[in-house]
Amino acid sequence: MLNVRDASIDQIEKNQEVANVRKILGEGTPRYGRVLLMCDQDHDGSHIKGLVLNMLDIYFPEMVRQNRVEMFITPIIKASRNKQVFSFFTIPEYYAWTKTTDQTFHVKYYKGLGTNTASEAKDYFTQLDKHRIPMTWKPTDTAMLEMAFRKKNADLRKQWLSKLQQGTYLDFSQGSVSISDFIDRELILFSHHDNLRSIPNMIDGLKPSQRKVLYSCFKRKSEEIKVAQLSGYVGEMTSYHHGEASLHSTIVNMAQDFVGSNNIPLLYPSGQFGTRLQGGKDAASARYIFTRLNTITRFIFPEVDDEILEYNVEENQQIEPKHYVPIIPTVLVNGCEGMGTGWSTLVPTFDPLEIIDNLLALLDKRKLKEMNMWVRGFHGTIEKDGTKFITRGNIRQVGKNVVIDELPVGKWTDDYKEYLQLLGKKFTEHHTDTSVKFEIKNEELDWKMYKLETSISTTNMILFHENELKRYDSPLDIITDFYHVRLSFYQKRKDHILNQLQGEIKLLTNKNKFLEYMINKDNLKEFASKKRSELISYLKQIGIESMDGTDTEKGFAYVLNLAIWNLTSDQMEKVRVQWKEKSNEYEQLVNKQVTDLWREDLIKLKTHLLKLDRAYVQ
DNA sequence: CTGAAGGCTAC
DNA sequence: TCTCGTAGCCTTCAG
Repeated sequence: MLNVRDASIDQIEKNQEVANVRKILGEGTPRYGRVLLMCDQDHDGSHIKGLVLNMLDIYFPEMVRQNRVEMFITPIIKASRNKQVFSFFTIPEYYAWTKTTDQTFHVKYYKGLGTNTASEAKDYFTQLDKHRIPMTWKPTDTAMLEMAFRKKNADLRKQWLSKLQQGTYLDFSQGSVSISDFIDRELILFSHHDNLRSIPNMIDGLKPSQRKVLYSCFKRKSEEIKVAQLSGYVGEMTSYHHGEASLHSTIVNMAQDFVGSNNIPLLYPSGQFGTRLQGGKDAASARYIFTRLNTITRFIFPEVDDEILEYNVEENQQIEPKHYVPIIPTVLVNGCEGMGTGWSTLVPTFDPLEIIDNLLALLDKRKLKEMNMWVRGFHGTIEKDGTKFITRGNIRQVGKNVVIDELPVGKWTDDYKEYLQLLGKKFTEHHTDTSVKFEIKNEELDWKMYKLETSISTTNMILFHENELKRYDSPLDIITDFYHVRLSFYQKRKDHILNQLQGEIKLLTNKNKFLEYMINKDNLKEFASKKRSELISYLKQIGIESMDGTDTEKGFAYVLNLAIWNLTSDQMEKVRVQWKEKSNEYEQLVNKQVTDLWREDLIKLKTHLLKLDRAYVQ
């Protein structure tokens, strides 16, 4: 649905959807008493509802003002048990209800209108009053609609969103809702969600859909997989509720490696993932192309950290983490772009080696070095100019001709060719899918005319940090915020591993104690004379500890389940060796600074990066 | 000064 | 199956 509030007359006239609705309702004197808006009962549905309301407010204001626009609500959840069915129109109401019953129900989510069967739909229409919610108008609502839908009001929308309270939802129980409540309690949830999905987290630089893809790839490990298949897997593993096509392009985007896309693609592009000829729009369909994790990805997102991340839960299933904690701020490596509501974001790309050096500087308490924008494989120049980076292509005179063999960052070969044709130039082309070369015949070098400059502003670097949107003025501010989070996460990792080692050492100590005790002929005889029911107190008596602190067989299983062949000298030696190894490991780690743990990871990553060819060769 | 376009996850 | 329309924000650039 077009937002008609600020759209050009031309765009409105061309828009078939608006044209049809206006025609159906009958311009001037509407020929229907009411308009009912029946949308999917989800955030995107609320957005569409808002856009239609917005259009009615412009073209049929009397319908809006006479409260003749209504919502047709449908259940979002049905809980059933035998013949009993409870329908819920909002999720909070469903949760409240679950607390009032201890019986188990079969629960079904109605993700779109299409989930409803024909007979369910008929049922809604035969009980219209249960599903009709008139939207009531008052004079101040005009300002609300303008706040929500006028292009120039992004700053008002920022303020509006900042006041969103947790747990907000639109209550239908009064039988009608005011337009202002619709905006403040329903549309706002879409807008908030729009930001959540469009603007990345500062720590891992990922949007939720990208994080779901990465999580699924970590989970799968192994071989290449068809992109279309991977997206099915992502849907299953992370309960991704949106369209497949959207997820396909997210995956393709994460694997693209042409100049001006990712500096470090997290996924490997096997097949045609798009080129700089068309800025990636030339990617093949998801069913023809394959991908897998790139080797470098686990250097940046170490597997040992997986266990200590905080994970999201949906429908009782553990899904992807709230955010990853990579060892470098990946948002600076690959940059990001996104548009939400009230907010958008743009972070340029930087050199991972410079990022690593700056993190090492922080670890050594040295001063940070300013970072220039950096694009892997780019042959032009990049220069900082106040709050922006200027990127320039390459142009030079060769005899009577002008040769262009690099375009500025973000300009694509095919587009530039069109521009040269528009100028009426005679030229020959010598590109590959990774390099650019135009040769313009009988020309004088004219820098301005060839438009080989783009500028990338750094005034809109917005990222989520600790559940709030935050504006960053410099990549160094991002590095600094990141540093504190990652440092305390190394402490968390250290504590976690020490804790695990302690458990393993305790187990080996007790195993060893038990074996040494049993190797004595009399002790073994005494043990064999016991009844099963006496074993646990006997074990405690000879100083063997329970592993889970309880006096159950489970707590002592680690000795009770020892097979007889463990009572041999070589097996006992094995336990001693293991104990020694684990104890050494513990000693080493306990004496290590967390800063050194981080340094080691950074050096490993740096070594791996230096092994790769930096000048764009696959 | 205004309007259009590009980028990206969603419909 | 593929193409094309829409939102949303910010910046740049053309007219």
